[in-house]
Amino acid sequence: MISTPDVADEGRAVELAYRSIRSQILSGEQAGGQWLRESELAASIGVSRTPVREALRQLAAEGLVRHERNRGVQVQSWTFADLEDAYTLRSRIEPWGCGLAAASGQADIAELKRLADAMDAVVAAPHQDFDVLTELNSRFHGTILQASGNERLRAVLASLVQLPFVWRTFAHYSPAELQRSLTHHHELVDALESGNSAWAESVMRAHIQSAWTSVRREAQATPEQ
Amino acid sequence: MISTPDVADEGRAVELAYRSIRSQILSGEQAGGQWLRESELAASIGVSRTPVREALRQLAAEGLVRHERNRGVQVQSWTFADLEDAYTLRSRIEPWGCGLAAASGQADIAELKRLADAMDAVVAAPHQDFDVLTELNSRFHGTILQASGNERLRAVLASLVQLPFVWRTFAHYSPAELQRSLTHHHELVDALESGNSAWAESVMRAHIQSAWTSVRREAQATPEQ
DNA sequence: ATTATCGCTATTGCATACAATCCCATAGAA
DNA sequence: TTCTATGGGATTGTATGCAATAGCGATAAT
Repeated sequence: MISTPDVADEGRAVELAYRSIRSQILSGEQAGGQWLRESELAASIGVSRTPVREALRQLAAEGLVRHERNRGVQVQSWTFADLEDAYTLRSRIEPWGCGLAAASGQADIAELKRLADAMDAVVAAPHQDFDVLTELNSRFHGTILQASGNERLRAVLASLVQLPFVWRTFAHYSPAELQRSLTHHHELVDALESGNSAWAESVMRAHIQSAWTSVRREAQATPEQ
Repeated sequence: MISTPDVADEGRAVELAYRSIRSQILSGEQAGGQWLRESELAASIGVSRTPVREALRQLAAEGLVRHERNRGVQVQSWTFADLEDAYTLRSRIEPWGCGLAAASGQADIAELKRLADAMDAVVAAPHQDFDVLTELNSRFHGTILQASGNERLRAVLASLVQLPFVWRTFAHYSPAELQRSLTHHHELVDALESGNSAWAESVMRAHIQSAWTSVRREAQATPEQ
């Protein structure tokens, strides 16, 4: 997973621990339900337990792990219902936010084009790296929402999109589904550039519904996890 | 503020610190922009700095405080735009969630009635306690969303409603506005009990729009904070 | 064989000590 | 006066040590 250069190296040890653990969870290296021992993590990351504990508490607040008093933390395991909740909520607000972004005219079109092209390149590569693809996709959506002018909306959606990450969404897409997703991205850029909010909203709605249809099929096949 | 008996006394020191600091922020005791020193907090709460740090990291993840490397944390200060963002987003999804709750028939009608009556009592009391009123209101909305069946939605809205808390919303309501808000609550209970989702959704939309109109007037009068 | 009790071990929770960093004030030079 | 360098104090960041607790296995009694 590409390291998000949010705040550079804000806090050496804590940030290191946070990124490391989060990455392990999102990459599926640590499966849902797995218990995370502070000592193990501390040793493997190369810091003491203190920063690890702080990182874990942050991850707990973000919903990636569960905290149990005097027992430790375990990786949150997601059910089909959780996934459905997230997609339902997303489809309620992300198209709207996309429409706002189009109306605002504040969208960073160049950046969006760059990200869409980069995703094309990843998919076209002989060895498709789904972690990179997922990260690029997340940035693409984040960039759009940033232009909506509603920071709160952007933050909420950022937390919603990280859930499907755990399911390694893209890895289950068929080639046709992957292609359709990429095409949607380019159409989104065009819609945003045109400033037609109804268009932008519609495309985003289609994009999410299409994604949910693909994810749902796979998630139902893999009952609980 | 009424202590939320979520997980009982999950973690003596950390939980104590978390509740204490959070309460101080929501009650306005610590104004926005104020720097929070770990040592001070630790001393006043009666624990060491370690649990205080963990509590602060959790509060940072929840957006109540800002963390700055090697400088400490300061209470997040909210602008009018933040408030507007939150209300806009709320009005997008809470009415929908309320409709879902009505359709589900899972709403705890008795509890909602109890909460609505309790709010009536608080307002009728000679010395209106807005902290208690705010807490009851939060529980009322939370109880409705719980019945929506979308846990994610409930969590998102819970974080959205805590922002206006900082602005001590109810304290600025006129008697008429306060009365209207209470009336809405009872109508919401009736709508939910009837199972008429369109009704429930409409009332909730009116409830939020009405609240925003009141809050906006006051927030605009108090420019930034 | 089953169950209950007790103690051991692994692990978390908390406190304290020390290191690293930033700031601010102060002094000196241009 | 103003700008810069430097040093001291305050504050955060990290590590470590000890206390508390829960889980688990062994042992014994029924």
